[in-house]
Amino acid sequence: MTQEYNPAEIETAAQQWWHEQQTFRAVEDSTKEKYYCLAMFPYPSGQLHMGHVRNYTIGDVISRYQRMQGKNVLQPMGWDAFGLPAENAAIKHKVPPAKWTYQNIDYMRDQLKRLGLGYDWKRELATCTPQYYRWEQWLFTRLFKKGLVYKKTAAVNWCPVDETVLANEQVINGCCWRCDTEVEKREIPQWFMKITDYADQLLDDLDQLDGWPEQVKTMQANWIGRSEGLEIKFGLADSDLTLDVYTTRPDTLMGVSYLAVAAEHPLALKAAESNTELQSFIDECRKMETSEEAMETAEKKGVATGVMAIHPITGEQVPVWVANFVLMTYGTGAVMSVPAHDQRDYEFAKKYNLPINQVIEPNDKSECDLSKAAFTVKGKLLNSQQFDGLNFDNAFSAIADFLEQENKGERQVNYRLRDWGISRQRYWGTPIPIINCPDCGAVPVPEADLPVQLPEDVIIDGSGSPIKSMPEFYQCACPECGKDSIRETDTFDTFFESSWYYARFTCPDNEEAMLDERADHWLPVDQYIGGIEHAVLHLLYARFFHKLMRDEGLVSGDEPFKNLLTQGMVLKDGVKMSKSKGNTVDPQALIDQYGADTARLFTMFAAPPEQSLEWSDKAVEGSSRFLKRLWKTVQDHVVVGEIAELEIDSLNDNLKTLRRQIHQTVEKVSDDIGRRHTFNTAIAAIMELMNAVTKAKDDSEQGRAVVQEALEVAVLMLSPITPHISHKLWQVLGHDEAVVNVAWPKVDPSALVQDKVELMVQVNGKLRSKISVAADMSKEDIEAHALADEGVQKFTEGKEVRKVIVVPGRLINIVVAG
RNA sequence: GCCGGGGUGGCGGAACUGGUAGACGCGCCGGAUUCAAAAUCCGGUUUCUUCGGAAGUGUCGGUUCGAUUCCGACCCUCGGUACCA
Repeated sequence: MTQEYNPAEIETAAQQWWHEQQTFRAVEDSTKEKYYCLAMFPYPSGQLHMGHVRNYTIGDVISRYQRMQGKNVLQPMGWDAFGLPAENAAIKHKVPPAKWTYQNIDYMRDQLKRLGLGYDWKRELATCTPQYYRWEQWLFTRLFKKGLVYKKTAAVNWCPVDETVLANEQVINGCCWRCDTEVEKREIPQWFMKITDYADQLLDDLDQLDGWPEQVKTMQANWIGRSEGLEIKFGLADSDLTLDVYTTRPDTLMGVSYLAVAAEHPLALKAAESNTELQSFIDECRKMETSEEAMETAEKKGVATGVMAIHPITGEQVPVWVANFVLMTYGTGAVMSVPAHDQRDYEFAKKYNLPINQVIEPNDKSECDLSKAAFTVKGKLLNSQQFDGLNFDNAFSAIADFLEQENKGERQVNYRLRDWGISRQRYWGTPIPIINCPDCGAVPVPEADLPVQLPEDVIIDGSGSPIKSMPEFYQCACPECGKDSIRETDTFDTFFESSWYYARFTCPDNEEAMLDERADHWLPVDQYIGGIEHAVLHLLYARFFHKLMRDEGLVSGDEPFKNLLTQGMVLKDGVKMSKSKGNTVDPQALIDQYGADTARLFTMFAAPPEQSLEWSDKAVEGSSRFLKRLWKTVQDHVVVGEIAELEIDSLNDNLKTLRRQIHQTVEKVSDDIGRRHTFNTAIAAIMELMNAVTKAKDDSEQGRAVVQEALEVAVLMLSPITPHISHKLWQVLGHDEAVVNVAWPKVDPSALVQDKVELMVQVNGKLRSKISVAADMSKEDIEAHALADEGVQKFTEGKEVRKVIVVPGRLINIVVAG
């Protein structure tokens, strides 16, 4: 009687063993190649969801695979613990955010352990602890002194009823999510980091990231949005002032029919003082949401200011409008409009009856119809006086030179990227370490006084951050002059914490410094794994932070993440799993019913990691069934008795074929897991091998020896994916060494040799026959064989053979006429 | 709106460098086992078919001996859009 597969029992035993042996404790060791594998740490929302299971299983599979390659693996885990949901939960359940967060962490840590993930738990960190956030406060004060931090006003969503700042996700159709009041824009002073100072580095260093998906690099490059253009000064009629606009199309300058400025532009505000229509339009613009999406999809509207600008070349007057689609945050907050050659300007001009002046014609002299749409292709200039006939590049230079000479403009590089606004008017975050002194202004908190600790025992009622009404928090003395001062009560954007945690994992216990020499030992992260939704913001901020830390001498490389894997979402019935849709699957129930190995196997098998994963209860059962079959196959195999030594030269053809399949599988699975990260096809290949073992049915001594080899290979290659069952079955197969410490199997090239190959034969691209030929047969002989084939001749009979294409090892295509 | 993905049997997916479309799994159908069922095992399973074949990878067009793969246009869908993380 062999033992039944009992996941709960073997999983507990394996996890206990790893724990006792401290298997996943990572210690710096210069004799081994290091491998730092990191999956994006979770927000402790309460319970693990399937997205976490997928993310962390991918990381664990890669970590365990690299360990079997002989690497010294670091795989840590921690908590992105500050954030908005804790405040919402606090209001709902009347529990302080800190308490709620720490409870969630405790629960979720147990869930992660139950999944059998090989983390070095000694390195665990939570970003909401002063031990962690003190160092970003410290770095911030250093950057402040370096001039990389500044304060300016910026717009936030303001709910006038709740009297609170709303996050973009808390604004539903322009209204407050709680009280449904129309949201207003409010300008308040906030802290910014000069990420634009690093824009060129962030763009150029993308070229170093060979291990990143092209799509992510493209998204980052587009987000940074470097452009070369001209800043042009338009004079204003009856005034000494100028209006500066930025354009990437100076070649269309002679076609300008109006200028447009943002509603917040000083010129607009000035003009509105004596123009009630304009004032009410600006008021209307204030009601718009702050998100780019809302701005861009809103109906394009504008109002003339009555101010006239003077064209820098012709001296003609053009009207200045205020338009709701001009962004104050990009360029100069003002644009020149050329309706003939910009689609948005075109639609605006049609709507308000503004002139459409063609100044570009197509290079190929084709018709240019401006009655339906703008002509936006770069072409040849016309109606442009001395610039007529120039192409884009020459016109750019000529117009730039002319304006620079006249002191009416200059060449300028511009970025879509804006400086990073890091102030949040929220409680549950890292306090910004600044003291506002009435005499000295903003003064950074001295190093000796850090951390500025966030009081944790508070009540949240939805009416703003509690520390804003806690004098014991904000009352303080100026560190420079001692005068009574007010501490900053805003907190950092939570992207701040997640921008450097990967580095802190290398030395989380250092109480004297942000980072130490261990950072350079482990960094960069060899494999970073996380959701595609972080392609731009988180990954850009983390890259920025790495460069800031490098320039502070804390790390030495340019980039934090050598290889990046972006995983897709977990869906059910084609839509994202979410509480609001009520279609979540609790991973805990899955583990309880089938065990961690089945949960891991299913998530790795159902789809490749970059794609979205469709949940299926039935497919989970299939994964469970495979593990039961594997268990039974191994048990039935060993129960027969001793396994003989494998004698490769004595194998019959069937066993040679099985052995070839074993080593083909090793070759494929190694590539699938190690290079391609397509765990689904790796698992499929192992399933095929197991099917072949079942079909082999050879009880001879050598037959059982080959099956032993097949089962050992299958168990070893499954061990990163299903570590518990592999741990046990490796013992059952007769080994003392734990599978987690065994090397990855090697391909025996001699087993792969094949003397015959099957080739497909096509006639005019359609499959008509298959032929089996010697592997080393010449092209001419293959061709002759194919043409002589009966099934082929049916289709070539009486027809002229025009061409024969032979693709070695694959197919023959015979092209016939008629 | 803009930027970046995705679309292949009844379902999840495979086809890696332009070369057998549908591996592997699920489901379904048939059989074995069982008093019966569940579980398990074996076989079949893209569609149409005059059984010769023909059609087929979101739609339309192109390049090629050959296209899921490359090019152009479009449709649908998902992620991001700077205060969700």
